[in-house]
Amino acid sequence: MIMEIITAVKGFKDILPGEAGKWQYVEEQARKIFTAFGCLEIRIPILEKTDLFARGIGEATDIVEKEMYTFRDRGADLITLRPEATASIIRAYLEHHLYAADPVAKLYTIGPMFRRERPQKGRYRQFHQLDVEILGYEDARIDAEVILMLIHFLKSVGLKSPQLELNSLGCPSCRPSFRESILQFLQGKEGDLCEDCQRRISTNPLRVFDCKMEGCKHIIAQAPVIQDFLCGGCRDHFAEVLASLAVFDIAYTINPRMVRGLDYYARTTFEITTDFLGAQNAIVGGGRYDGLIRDLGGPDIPGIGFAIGFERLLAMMPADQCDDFIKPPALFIAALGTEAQKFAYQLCNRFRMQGIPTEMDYTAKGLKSQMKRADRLKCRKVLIIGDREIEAQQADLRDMQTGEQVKVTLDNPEEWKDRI
RNA sequence: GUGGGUGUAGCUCAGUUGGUUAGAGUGCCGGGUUGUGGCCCCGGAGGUCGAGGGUUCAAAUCCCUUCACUCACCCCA
Repeated sequence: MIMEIITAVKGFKDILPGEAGKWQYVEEQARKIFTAFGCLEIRIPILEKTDLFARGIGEATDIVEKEMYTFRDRGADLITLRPEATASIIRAYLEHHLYAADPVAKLYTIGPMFRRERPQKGRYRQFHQLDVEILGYEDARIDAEVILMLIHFLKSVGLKSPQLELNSLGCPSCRPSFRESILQFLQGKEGDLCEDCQRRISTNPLRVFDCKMEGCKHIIAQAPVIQDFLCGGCRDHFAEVLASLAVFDIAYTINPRMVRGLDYYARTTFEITTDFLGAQNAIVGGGRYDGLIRDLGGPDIPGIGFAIGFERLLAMMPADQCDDFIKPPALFIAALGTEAQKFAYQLCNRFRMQGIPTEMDYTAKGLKSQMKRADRLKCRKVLIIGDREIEAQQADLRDMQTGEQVKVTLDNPEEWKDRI
């Protein structure tokens, strides 16, 4: 009987050793930079109660409506594989009363998210995000600071020209009047809108701005823009964000038609896109969510954050940034014969315990094939031991780049281990 | 959820109007070098041609069904 190999679930990808080094590099870079900006790591569960996302992200969003992995936990609560990190971070912040000791919390997390969409380039059902959330500051300088950190990070991993788009979505005191005027504007034009947008009029009219259908884009081009409806507070706030960005010469374009797919955003929102990546061109999305913590049952504390699409970021990193993440072993021990193998086995593991990455071959093959393996592993040096060498307590240490060989003593490896 | 494209060796791909034993490059194993990698030369292993059905004397090739992958719509990071 032929056994069929079990494959991974659709949209779920393996990160193979060849690419894992790249992941580690980007993660390290992120930790370094986020830490310098005062962020602390938080690790949160992958499963949450479904209500958290329904309340946090918004019932009418696509994510909640049709993309979540939701199931019943053995007949108990409805639980969901997290589709994003913000709601979970705020849940943890509230659950552990982090705001009691200090309302300000600057947090980051790195991990997998899950959305059941049709996979394509730059879009997987399990994907990873680098997520930063700054809670407790309303100051517009924080908005700019977050963006500064983000762009600094993106450039540090080799991203050539991140394009920053900005908008302000207003707040609960000014958005209703904007919403009203949009509804008025769309009145009578329903017939010219696509099916989805007709539905959006009743669910979330702002999302019509996001539509990519030519007909809808044409109509929306003449629609009123949020900027004209911002209240004094929001207008000042946005102006100060721009002024603070100017301090660091951060280039941006204001996109008054940019709205976001999650309901909780207010005031500053931003997106970073690139044209390298096909249709899925957004690598970062973020913004301010001043009402969210309260909506989730907490005190009225403001917040701002962003999420970077890890896979998309990696896909855009220049090739020369992606090489050489695999560190080859420093030493290969080629051992011929029983005695030499015995000796090699000991020495190999002794070196490893001293932190020297060392490899050997256990199949008793000829020297030629062991050399070949050493070469394939890209080892810098090879120690060649046979019965002759055991007898003489001296072996050849070969430099694989220059081909030079020197005699080293076997009874005292400490003498030459620094030369590996 | 809706469209398009592609499935042949581990990988990248050829394969003519249907025709005999399905190929190349690369990788892997071995040899040329009795104990020295890379370059070169020689040899070897490796394929139910995605799966199922149909047409035919004959199917990788034509038809149908199905599955997988992929790109795009949509949505978003």
